[in-house]
Amino acid sequence: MKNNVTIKDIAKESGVSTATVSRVLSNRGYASDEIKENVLAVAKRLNYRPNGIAKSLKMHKTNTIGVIIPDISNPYFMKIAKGIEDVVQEKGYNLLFMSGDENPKKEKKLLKVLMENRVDGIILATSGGNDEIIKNIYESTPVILLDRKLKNANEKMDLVVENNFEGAYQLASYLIQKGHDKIGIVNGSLNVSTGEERFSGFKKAIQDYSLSLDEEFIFNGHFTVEDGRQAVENFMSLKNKPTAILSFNNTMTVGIILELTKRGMQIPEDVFVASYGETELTQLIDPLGTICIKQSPYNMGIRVGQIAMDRLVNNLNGPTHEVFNPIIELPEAGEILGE
Amino acid sequence: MKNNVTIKDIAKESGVSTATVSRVLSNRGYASDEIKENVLAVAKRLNYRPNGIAKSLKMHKTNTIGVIIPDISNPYFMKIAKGIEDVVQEKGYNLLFMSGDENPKKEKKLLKVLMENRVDGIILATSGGNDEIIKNIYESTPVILLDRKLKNANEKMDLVVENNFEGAYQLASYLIQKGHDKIGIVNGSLNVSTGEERFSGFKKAIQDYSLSLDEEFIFNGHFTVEDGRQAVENFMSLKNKPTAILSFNNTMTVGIILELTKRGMQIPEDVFVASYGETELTQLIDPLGTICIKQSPYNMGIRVGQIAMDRLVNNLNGPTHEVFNPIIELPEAGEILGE
DNA sequence: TTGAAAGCGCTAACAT
DNA sequence: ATGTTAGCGCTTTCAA
Repeated sequence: MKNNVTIKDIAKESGVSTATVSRVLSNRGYASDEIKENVLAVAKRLNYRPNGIAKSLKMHKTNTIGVIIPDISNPYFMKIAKGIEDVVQEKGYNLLFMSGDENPKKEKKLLKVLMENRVDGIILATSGGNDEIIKNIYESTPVILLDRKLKNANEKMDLVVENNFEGAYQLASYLIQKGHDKIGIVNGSLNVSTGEERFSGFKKAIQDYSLSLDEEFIFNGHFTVEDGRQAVENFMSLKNKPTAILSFNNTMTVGIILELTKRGMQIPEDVFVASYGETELTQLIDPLGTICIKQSPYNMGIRVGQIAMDRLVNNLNGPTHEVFNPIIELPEAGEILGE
Repeated sequence: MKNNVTIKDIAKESGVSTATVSRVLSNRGYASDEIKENVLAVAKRLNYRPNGIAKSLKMHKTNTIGVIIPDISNPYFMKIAKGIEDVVQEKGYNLLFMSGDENPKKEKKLLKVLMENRVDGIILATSGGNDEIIKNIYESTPVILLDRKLKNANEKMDLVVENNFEGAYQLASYLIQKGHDKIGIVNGSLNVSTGEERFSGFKKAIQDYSLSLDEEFIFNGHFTVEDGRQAVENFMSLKNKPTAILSFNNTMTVGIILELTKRGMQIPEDVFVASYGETELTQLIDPLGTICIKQSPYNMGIRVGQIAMDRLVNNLNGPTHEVFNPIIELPEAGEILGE
């Protein structure tokens, strides 16, 4: 079944050595025009397909970049992925994609697989808990941290993240200034930097406005739609219900909005919704009913891809630390941003 | 920088041959317990990482499956991807993911890359136009067609698709029975089987109901959000506006709903919306205002993964042709389904 | 300008 | 139970 024409076959067929064939096919080194032409013709006739595996082994280079994303079905991450692919592909690199599933154990396994496959670099949006392994990998392979930092930052590692603290702070400030003092918080994983920093931004805001943290109004999820639903269920079962819900990622926001709607609740009459991260749903709701942080995943992906190319093809040294500022669009512009 | 400990190093360090090391590490063949233990210890101490490239070259097997998806940021396809990964990963296979971008030329390049990387199999949701190349590849490598058929079906190829014709027929019938005779159609790419079959299902329906096809009400897009927006723009500029819009994929539906809303139009008061494929938006709109075909991408992915494993590890021969029946949920159940 | 040959890291006959 | 060795398909040094 397998079609295994090798340069050896071409060499035999065209009466030259494998060295010459290799030179012709990879277009480097000398070869007379006559031989060139002939070798190319034979290769085509034999339907030759270069063996990238053999090449990789010889060259110690796979032209592959491993990408680990915590949730492969979250459009946010896939837009990042698209950005990465768009720049990297142009330079002849392929992406070996994997889903960490917000699961440190799985991520650990995936990192191992990537290393065994000798990827030239790794782009990682970590699910947490693998800091030591990652630092170890970094000793031998370029690693670009994406969206999420390590617990104890390794300053030498490349990093492309958002200013989560600031974004969350602004969202919270807006709600507070609008008079909300009972805000239901829907946290993502707190052991992941984005989750932790957003929560911190919120806490700083209530502190600055001299409000207190009410445990009843804190729901800890891990970035899933289902978490959003449960948070609503939770908040709505309280005698003392929040007047606003602040969600710390897009997928949880989807769950929140769908669950509120399912229960026949009006946004914002019954409850105001604020979200770190957009969803199509927020675009549909009356702009006075929600507020959200707009992210730029595609541009982040582009930047990550560029950094990868800096390390892998341009031999630039780095590290590059890129922080994207979240954009908050307010119903009444200008009123809040002064901070 | 690179850490290149090989079995040769381990062999030297532990005073045995590379063959023995290989036997111990891959856990096949004989080796005394004492040697086993020692080799393992040395491997760990030296921080040995197996070289999958060398192994692949030797074994003619990469344990990698290439996956080409037309739109990596469409949740529909990524849910399929998740399904595939979930079954395949368990058997030790990795996915080399690529985005065809609804672009036959790009797809052609990607197929070449996959072949050069000697993937063990290919899962392909084609963007069209590469039938000959695909059939050629199929001579040497298992190919599973996903979601989209080739123009001239190769009956021997594995296939996992939906019954697009039937789904579209039902959607159209519903609209017609509800009294709509001015239906704006938003087509996806007609050179892709899903796009073509859905349009055919619609045409059959209007034929069965003795309606005629009005060119004004046909918008031909290619499965993007922007197409949905433009279709609305288009239809709403007509003196004679459609009373219903029928969209033939989820992303275009998003564009349609967002654009209608942006224009302040009410669904369904001003226009009824029907969609092949769900979006979060349709879940939010009053169930009487929209109707849609529910798909089961995750399950399709699971099935595709299973078929891949049948070919790659279970040595089963196939072909398997799996057709998923779309589920249509009607506001008033039972009224229409009789066909 | 071309060819011979070594070697990338691994596995698997085959021999011992 | 263990070792020797050839070879997977390619690139590249070195010699001719």
